[in-house]
Amino acid sequence: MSLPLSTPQALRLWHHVGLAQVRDAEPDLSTRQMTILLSIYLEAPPHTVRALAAKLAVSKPVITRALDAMGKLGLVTRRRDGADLRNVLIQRTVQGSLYLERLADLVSAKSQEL
Amino acid sequence: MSLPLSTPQALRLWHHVGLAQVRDAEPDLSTRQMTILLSIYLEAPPHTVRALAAKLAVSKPVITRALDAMGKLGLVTRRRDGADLRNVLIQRTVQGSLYLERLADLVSAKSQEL
DNA sequence: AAAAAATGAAACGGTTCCGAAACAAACATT
DNA sequence: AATGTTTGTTTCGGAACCGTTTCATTTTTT
Repeated sequence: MSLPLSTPQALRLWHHVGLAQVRDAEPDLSTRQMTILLSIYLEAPPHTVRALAAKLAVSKPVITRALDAMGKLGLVTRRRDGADLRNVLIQRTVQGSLYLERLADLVSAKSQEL
Repeated sequence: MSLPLSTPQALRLWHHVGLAQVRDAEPDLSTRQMTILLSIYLEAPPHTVRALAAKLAVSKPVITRALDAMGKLGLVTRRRDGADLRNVLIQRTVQGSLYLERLADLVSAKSQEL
């Protein structure tokens, strides 16, 4: 993808994807939750609460609660770190991969229609 | 924009934009609110509550409350329709235009870095 | 071994959002 | 004019989220 998107193209892309998400009534993740989920899936492990909080510039409880919510949806899992029992390692799930893959397909498809 | 985005490219784009939004601690619009805002700015007027509710496949109160919230932020305005006083016409504002322009710039900029 | 620091989670109060139902006002129909 | 429809808003109880503070556990430091 070498070409930059024009202003109306970028907005139209956002609009199309948003429309699809709203209409499908999926488990609508907040911007924060979605960003956390993407961090977990796009960047190399290990992922800890503290590191995520620092990267997003939010408090730790924000991460904890987002993980609670997404864990309930099966999008992530938590496991204690054997090396340092204070740490919690956040792990990916099959369901989470599928969720993001569907999002990516949506973006890809709509980007071609512009 | 002729090239389609690959799956990881699409996700990285979403991630970058989400990160910027979360970190800037802007008035964080929900997916619904953002989609409504984009509908108002991208499609031809007039915009009514009923039409927006139908387009997004949500109930009318959802639209009303989103307009309340975004009106408080100065992103949209409401005016009664002179021809049919039952209707409420949703109108754009300078502030709303600037808000979306900034979003579009964000998307455009990040799309070039991929 | 004792004190300090770090990590993640829980508690608390306040705000916002939701879906469904009830509502007021304006128009249409008869 | 009276009834029924349409439009947008408000209300209600319940759920989710937020920021801050406090807590329990584990590790590090002294």
